[in-house]
Amino acid sequence: MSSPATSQLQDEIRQRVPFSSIEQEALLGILHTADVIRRRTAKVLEPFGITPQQYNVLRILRGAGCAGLPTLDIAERMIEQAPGITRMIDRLEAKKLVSRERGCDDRRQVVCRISDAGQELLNRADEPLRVQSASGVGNATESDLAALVKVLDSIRAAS
Amino acid sequence: MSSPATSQLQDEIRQRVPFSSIEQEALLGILHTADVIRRRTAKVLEPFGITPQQYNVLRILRGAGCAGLPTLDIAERMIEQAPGITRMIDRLEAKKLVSRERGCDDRRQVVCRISDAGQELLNRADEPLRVQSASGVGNATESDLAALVKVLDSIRAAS
DNA sequence: AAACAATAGTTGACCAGTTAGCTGTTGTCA
DNA sequence: TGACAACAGCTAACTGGTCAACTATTGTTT
Repeated sequence: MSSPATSQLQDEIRQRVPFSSIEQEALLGILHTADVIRRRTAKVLEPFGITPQQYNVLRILRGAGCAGLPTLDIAERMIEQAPGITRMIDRLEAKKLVSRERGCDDRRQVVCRISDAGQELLNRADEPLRVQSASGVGNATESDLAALVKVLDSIRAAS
Repeated sequence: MSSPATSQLQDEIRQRVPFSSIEQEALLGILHTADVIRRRTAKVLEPFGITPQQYNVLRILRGAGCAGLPTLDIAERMIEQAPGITRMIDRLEAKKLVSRERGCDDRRQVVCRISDAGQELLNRADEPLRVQSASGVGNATESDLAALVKVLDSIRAAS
């Protein structure tokens, strides 16, 4: 227990509106909400033994089909940098969910492909994720969400 | 080299992975936008030699004043777990921006305080951050942002 | 052909989030 | 008083994002 003086001060801080503007409130709200969404998604995927980022990679590779996709093409489709992709695919390969092989036409490339096990895992995970995202928007209406998406686009397009 | 404009990235994702619902589009939009905001904030803080999370800790400690704050109380005010806080304060202490001492009334606690150097750094960083967040919401109006905040609250409150 | 730049990917090092498990301290209760 | 649960904080180990530097291959230029 802290001294009474500091606990009162702490309560003031806890209750004090930490936003100096509606802009800051909106931006911090986005960060906070993104954390909540990430945690929920991780929880849904946990029984499958993969993380949200690993799920994203698998989904991208499923979209690429049996032709596979070079490593950096995967990074392009995510918000991520190349080094992170390399190591994420290291882990997916260790779990036998993807395979890699040096490209034959351009020997600099490393073509990644989803494995049968990866396909199957993905198919099992799709439905729980869809259900979760459907219930995860609270009581927001469709037009609420459409407006949300529009404002988010505007924020991403800003300087 | 393709331009890294965020709206293009969104377009790309939209093409490869069609959204199965407006709900998923909204949730993914929040995640993408949060990443963009995080990156922008990191860039503003980079000249000051601290990360956004470290800035958050310093701001919390500034709010606590000279009384300081126990380690876990800081974690409570962030979205974070205790171990992360411990190491973050390790780094802030190494930079001489905060100080720590074992509590004298409850010897389990470790009270953290912002240093003068930390105060000064914070004061210098406040204005650039405020400017950035003001310009970082694009052309969204105040009522747009108010609606955004409301929908975000609803999403966080959802299951 | 030799030199050069560009490209694809990897590695190392750092910061950060998460979980599990640990030490030391405090309060409680038999 | 001694046993014990609860608490504050820490370490270890894993996943992950970021930057810088590196190797190997390819294309270009002279």
